[in-house]
Amino acid sequence: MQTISIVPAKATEAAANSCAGERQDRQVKCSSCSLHQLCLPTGLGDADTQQLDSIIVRRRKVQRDGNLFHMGDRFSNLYAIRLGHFKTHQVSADGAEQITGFQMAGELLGMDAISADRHNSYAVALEDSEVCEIPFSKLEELFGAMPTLLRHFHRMMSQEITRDQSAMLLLGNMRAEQRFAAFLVNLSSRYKVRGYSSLGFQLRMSREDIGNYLGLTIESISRLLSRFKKRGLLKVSNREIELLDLPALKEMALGTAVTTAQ
Amino acid sequence: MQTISIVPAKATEAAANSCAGERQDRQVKCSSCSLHQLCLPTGLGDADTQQLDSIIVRRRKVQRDGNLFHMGDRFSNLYAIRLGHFKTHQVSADGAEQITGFQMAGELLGMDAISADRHNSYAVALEDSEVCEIPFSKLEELFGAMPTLLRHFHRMMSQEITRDQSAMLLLGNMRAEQRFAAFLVNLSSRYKVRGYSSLGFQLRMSREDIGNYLGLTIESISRLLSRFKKRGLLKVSNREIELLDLPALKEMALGTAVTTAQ
DNA sequence: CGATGATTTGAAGGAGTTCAAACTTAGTGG
DNA sequence: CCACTAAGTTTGAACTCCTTCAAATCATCG
Repeated sequence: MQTISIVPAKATEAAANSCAGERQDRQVKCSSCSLHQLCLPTGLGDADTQQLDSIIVRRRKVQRDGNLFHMGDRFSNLYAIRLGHFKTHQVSADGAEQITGFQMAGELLGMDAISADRHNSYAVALEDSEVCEIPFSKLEELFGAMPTLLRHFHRMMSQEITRDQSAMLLLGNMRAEQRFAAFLVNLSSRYKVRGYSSLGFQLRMSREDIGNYLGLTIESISRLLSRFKKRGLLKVSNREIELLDLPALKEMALGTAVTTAQ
Repeated sequence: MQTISIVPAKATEAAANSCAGERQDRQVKCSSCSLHQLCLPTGLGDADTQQLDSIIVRRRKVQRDGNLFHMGDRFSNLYAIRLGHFKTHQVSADGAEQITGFQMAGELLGMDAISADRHNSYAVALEDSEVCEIPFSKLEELFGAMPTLLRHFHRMMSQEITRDQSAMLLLGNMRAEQRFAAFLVNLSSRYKVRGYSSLGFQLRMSREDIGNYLGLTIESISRLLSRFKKRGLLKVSNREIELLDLPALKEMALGTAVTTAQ
């Protein structure tokens, strides 16, 4: 049932982009990257960072709606997001789709592929994006000599586990309002860490994607947005969102909010 | 809101057990353990296995309902289950509990603690159980010289990620029947891998635990059991379960089953 | 502008929950 | 050995939150 494609869907485009990518390669280094303190090189010294840099020979561009990898693809690289946003999703035997996460700059894609040597999910760009391709076997070679790198890699994998478990809590235990509030608060704090506004940002994903991720329908998401708007919790126009009462949303997400009917 | 307890709840008991554990230490080695091919030492040669063995100085017993670790506990050890079953669960700010998994022999507990240096979940024994305590810092020291060990450790972390993502698919997309079928099939295959019957086994967890894990109520689980029984899919008596039609359950879990009303 | 896809809103329906009570099991002590 | 209790499980009935279905509205782009 699962599509096995060794060659990326947009092979020609990818090839074209890889050229462009390699051109800018020399100047795009981990050491000069603004995500240094979020991404894989976190905590590394200059020498180590350079070594890591030396194995990342390709920066790939992925167009909006383009697939970075497919479920079933042979695993050989991890990808660090340099720019843009991605979603990862699984497809079950009967074709049902479940979005397992939305990823942004500095986050690592593909860690779920290590166990079976094949990707276990699809990664799709939500906008035109760029990733650093990290050949995993090369990375493994570095681990022996760079304990700091290894340690941070473990942290990132562990973080992925806790993220997924939080999503389980959300899907298993929360009501629709709480889920949506938690979703917004989560985005907010991730933008904050990256130096962007925690109150105003753009939703890179469709209502459908949000609904799928939260285990709700698109209509429910739309209704939730309207309801939150009416309560003065936020403003939305299209995909542009402004959180007017972040504290209230946080309380709601924690489930400690006093239920305000309306 | 989360309880930070440095000292385990049952400190005295744990101490008493550690003595008992250390007594049997010398004879309980990874090399002679039946879980060798499932657990951390998978793929290691004799010399490497011995080295790994040398850092595992404690085997801990955990009584039924006893906590192996608490959410908020300082992280220092991973635990490999030697014997018995565990559940891990999270507790949200408002006290809602979500079981994030049921673990059995050969599986690793505590990997979600690496990222924040504190455990992010509770691990509770579902029956009297035994674990091998793996000091993580010692394990890290081994990684440099034992690439095979490191590789398998990565596989185990990655496996945890895929497991959690499958749970997300289950919680986000499946109807109650499908969830429950998937749960049973999952248990069945895990027992099979361990050399036990894939058709008859004991549910180590309460109906309440099952419900919590699957995002359903205890009443729903009870009704599902009755319904499956009536359809001839299984037999239950108490916690003893026998799968009478595993193929049908598998189809149901995949969502490809022809819906049989009744 | 017109068409296509995405979003919003309304109304009806249903899957699973909640509440309540009966029943079963296992553990305790007389 | 049985009465008694407490905890766990099953079953029934009413309800509710969210879904489903349907239609209107809005946004985008050739």
